[in-house]
Amino acid sequence: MANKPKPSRRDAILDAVLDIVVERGFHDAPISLVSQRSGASPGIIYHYFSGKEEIIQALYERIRVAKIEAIVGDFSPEKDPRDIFLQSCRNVYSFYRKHQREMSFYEQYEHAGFKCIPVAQADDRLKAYAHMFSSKSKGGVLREWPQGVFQELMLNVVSRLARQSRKLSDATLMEIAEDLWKMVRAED
Amino acid sequence: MANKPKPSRRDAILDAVLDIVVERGFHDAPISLVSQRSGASPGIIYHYFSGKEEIIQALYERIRVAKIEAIVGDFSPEKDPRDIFLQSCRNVYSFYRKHQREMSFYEQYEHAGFKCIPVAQADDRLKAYAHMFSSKSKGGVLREWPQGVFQELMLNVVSRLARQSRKLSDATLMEIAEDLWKMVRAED
Amino acid sequence: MANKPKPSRRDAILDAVLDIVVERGFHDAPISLVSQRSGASPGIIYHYFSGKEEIIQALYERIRVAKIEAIVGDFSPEKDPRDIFLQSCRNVYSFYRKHQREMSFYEQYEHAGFKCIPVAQADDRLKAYAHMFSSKSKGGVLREWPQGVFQELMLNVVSRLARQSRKLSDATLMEIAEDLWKMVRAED
Amino acid sequence: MANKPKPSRRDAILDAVLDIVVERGFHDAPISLVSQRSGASPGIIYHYFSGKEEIIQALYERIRVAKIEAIVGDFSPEKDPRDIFLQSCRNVYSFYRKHQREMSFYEQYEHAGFKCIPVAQADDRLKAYAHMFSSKSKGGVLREWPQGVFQELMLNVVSRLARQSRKLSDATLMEIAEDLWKMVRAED
DNA sequence: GATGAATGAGTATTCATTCAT
DNA sequence: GATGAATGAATACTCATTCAT
Repeated sequence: MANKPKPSRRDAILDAVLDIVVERGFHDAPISLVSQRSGASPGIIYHYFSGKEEIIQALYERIRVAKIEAIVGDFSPEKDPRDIFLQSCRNVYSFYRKHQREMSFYEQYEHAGFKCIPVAQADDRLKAYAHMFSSKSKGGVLREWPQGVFQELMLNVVSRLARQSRKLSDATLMEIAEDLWKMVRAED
Repeated sequence: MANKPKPSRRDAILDAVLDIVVERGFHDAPISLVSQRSGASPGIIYHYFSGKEEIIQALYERIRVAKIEAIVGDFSPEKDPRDIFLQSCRNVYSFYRKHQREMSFYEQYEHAGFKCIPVAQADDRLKAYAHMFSSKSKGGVLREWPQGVFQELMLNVVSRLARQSRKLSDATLMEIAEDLWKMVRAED
Repeated sequence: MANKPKPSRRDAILDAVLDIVVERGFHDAPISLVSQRSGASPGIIYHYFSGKEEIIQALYERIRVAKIEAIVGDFSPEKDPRDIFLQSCRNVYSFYRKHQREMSFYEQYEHAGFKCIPVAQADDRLKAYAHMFSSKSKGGVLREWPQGVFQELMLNVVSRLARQSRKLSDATLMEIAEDLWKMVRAED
Repeated sequence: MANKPKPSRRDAILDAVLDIVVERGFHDAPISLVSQRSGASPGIIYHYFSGKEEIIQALYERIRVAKIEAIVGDFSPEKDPRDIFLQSCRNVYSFYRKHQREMSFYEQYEHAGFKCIPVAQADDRLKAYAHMFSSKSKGGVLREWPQGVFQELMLNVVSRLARQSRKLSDATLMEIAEDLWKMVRAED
């Protein structure tokens, strides 16, 4: 069932890239250094990947998938939207805290003008999730604001709070989450 | 009265860097291209700046100063905090909309692992502003949350909304701003 | 037994540098020319050496070792000092004659304000040699003059004679060497 | 009679070059640095000199003239050759000691493969001096060795002794000079 | 005479990528 | 699969020299 024969080699390369980009930025992340840090020769790196850009892409994908899984992994359309949102906040906050290097890479990638070849397999659960958290007129449970507004007022706020050095207690996080919820949900 | 005798050359260089970094990212922003686009020879670029890093720094500073001015430019400690906040939201939103390239650079810079040598002249108005928008126990007007939380719940939310391609109407913006205000202000 | 697996590449680079520096001086010895003349690409040059300075150093060392070997290679503390000296004169003269390019480089290096990182492994035979040719009060066979004086009056004179375009006959050389010997040896 | 209108400017430039070359070598002696150190603008440097090479040449000449003057300044064909030689040794030794920077430049120049455009005005006294210190068969007072040999055995030895950090007492210097004299003079 | 901004060809060095082994 | 020497175009940066002021 697993289609990754040797997870070590390929992943070691991606891990090295992750470390280097986080430490030094996309500029100043030479393949030679990736080779050194990963213990893989330049030749073998080009056996696994077609070029530098593909390595970056692959790492981005690896993180993106993990991130989505963390958010919508326990999503079920039957649950109460409020409970789902509060749990998502916890999930996001916790995921960012545990994967700070990954998220640093992720955000750098999204800001660095990369040609974001959208590998795009739209996950079904993700669609259902997005549908629930859309405005009432579009079938969701939220008030009449443009979709983009919700992203910023909901999980993006949480993910940015997670980037700060100070860790928030779960109590404070839930307080904030509840207030955000009151702000975005549709009045009945 | 102006202390910059020849704004053209130096600024032309910074303008070119801005365009290039926004278009292509820090990686892939060669000096040779800066030279072409700005019409300045490589030699003269190094006459004005000691190296690539200093150019980046200088541009970052130029933007940072303009941004702060846009936010706190009309700040006065006598005004009502709520009015100031609402106006700040307008200011920030409008500034980001008008300077999307600058802000794209700015955010890329802050994510790209640059050593952000903080040129640090803490502006007095900025201090007064920050003091007003701190928690009640610290002399401000906000509820008892860590300082960092306010940043994310107030102006950062607005600046991120401004980055989206869809432009919000002033009415929607003010609606959001009012709700944010209710959320963060100290209950009496 | 040999510890240099591929002498060709690295040595070809050093050979090219030698030629160029002798022809044109340290100033005006660009790497691009070294690349052309040696047939090594710029990239591979920096694979073998960390920079231009290291190339210069390496060449200096290569010559220094050969030079010392030529002088003290047949030294033995049991022989008569006078015979050793005369033979050294022959050795030095002959070595300089055969390696004029190397010696031209060597002297240029020592005059050009290089930071002469002394790779310093003091050869044992060299020490014994220096000890024999020191003043009697220091255990040697020479008269009471400062050590530096002997260097100039003995082998350095010979090496400088070797640099002249006119070649001296062995007879003349020995005549000079004998006179120098009379001059520096301790009277009994 | 003096043909140097403003000695300061031109000489300041030469002085700066001297310092820089001695400190850093011919390689690494940029005109921009000469400009800074001398207080002369790049433009004016090129008013006084046609190019970098001419500056180097001019400095070389300045030193060469001073050096010759120091050696043969008190030369008179009537004096006893031995006395002249001994005095020359003193002159050379003292001149080198007092002008170490100049001599460092001078020797670097002669080793650096410069195209030594020989400005060549053969000084008359110099000719007379050279004639006296040639082999008997050529009209001089020295033994039958090639001319070049005398250079190395006489003043060059002294100038090299002068370069050493340890200063020789006049007594030791004269001891050496007397021995050198015995070695090179023609037996009667 | 004097300045110093400006040039642009040239320099050292890097780095994604290839390929013989 | 695996290596790492090799490539060479591209990069950041320099510097002798010029010229408008």
